[in-house]
Amino acid sequence: MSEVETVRQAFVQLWGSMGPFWGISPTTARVYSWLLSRAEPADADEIVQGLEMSRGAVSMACKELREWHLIFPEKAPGSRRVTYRPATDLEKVIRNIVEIRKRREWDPVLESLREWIPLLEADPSPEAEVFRERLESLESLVALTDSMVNVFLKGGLLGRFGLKMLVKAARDEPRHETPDEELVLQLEESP
Amino acid sequence: MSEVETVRQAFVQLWGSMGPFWGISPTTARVYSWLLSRAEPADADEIVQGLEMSRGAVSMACKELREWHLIFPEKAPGSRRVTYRPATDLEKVIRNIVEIRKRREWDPVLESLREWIPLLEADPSPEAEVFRERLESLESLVALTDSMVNVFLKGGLLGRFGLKMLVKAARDEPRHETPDEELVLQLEESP
DNA sequence: CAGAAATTTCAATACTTTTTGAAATTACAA
DNA sequence: TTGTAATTTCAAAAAGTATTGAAATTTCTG
Repeated sequence: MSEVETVRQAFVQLWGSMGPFWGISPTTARVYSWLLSRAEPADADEIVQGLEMSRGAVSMACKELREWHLIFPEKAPGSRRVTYRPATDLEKVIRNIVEIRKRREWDPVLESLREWIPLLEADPSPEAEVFRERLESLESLVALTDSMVNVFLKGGLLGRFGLKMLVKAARDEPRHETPDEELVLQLEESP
Repeated sequence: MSEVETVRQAFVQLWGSMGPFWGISPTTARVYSWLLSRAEPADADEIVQGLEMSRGAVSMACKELREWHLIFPEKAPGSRRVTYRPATDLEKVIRNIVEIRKRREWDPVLESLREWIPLLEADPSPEAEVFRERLESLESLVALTDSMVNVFLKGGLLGRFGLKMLVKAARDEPRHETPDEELVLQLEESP
């Protein structure tokens, strides 16, 4: 077997097993990584052959990948065949996944925590007090993480400016000690 | 039902469903969040009662939680009963989870990518070249993320200094333009 | 050390998720 | 519009995970 084929197999296997980490099924992740490993876009039949999976599974996987904007369908004119080209701007891909998952999974968590805390404040038992304190520290932590993710999503950290944006935001900061909350806010609101 | 009980149920339910996100089974996550919601440590029987699950499941969940250092067993002297106290320093808890998962799941990815790239360099086909280029950009991306996670793990971002550490690292930077790689290195190596 | 309380283990079972493949639908060249 | 290639859907089957509970083991009091 050629080197490419050997590496392709290992790569597809590895990213397939990491799919669940990204909230993507192993099969879907395998289809994407297989497409990434090919120089040219491929149609569904080629994927069926290359990965030895059923027509239906490929269709499902491609549907999901289209929704995540991880692949783009292309129609060759004069034919009904659709080929798929994988997104290769991996930074954008990751930012996309993070954004969607944050909205779907984390935003509701923050909402819930903020609803629950006042409910517990209304309960005078010591049990409720301890619980409320813990929810409060959880809330701060999630909120801080949320801010950092927002910075990342607005094109920071890994974005157009790489780490430089963060460096600049920090440099522009006045020298006096700044409470974390303010800083986070400022980072979120910088251009 | 009391407010505490209402919120407890919702909380346990929510964190149970988020368990998989953290690489923890829903049951295990439910046990931890249930313990977090109680002012006092609880023994296995109380957990069985509170969460309506089997003795065995509770034992498994507690074992896993002990391994993650998310709960600490305590022995009341003069009795063989073990009670579990949940870790409440949630920052430490999260850093712990991130560290273990990074080591287990991401470090091998970086290793694999670095093994594969030279193999593809040896293959002269254009197919191999495109594939290698993509693996290379993937490698840079994973490496950069890895550096940022390392900063976080060394007590940065959410650590003792909050965001201030990062701000300081950035301020101490000379004014000339710095390539990202250098900056990352410097961040990783600061005290 | 004996006995019993407590915990852990693990094979069997229940449940959930993924995958298949054939039928239904869609898209389009002729 | 028609015929057909291509895709999608979805009920059923397979695979994979989680849960149970009774037996085995551990732990430690008396």
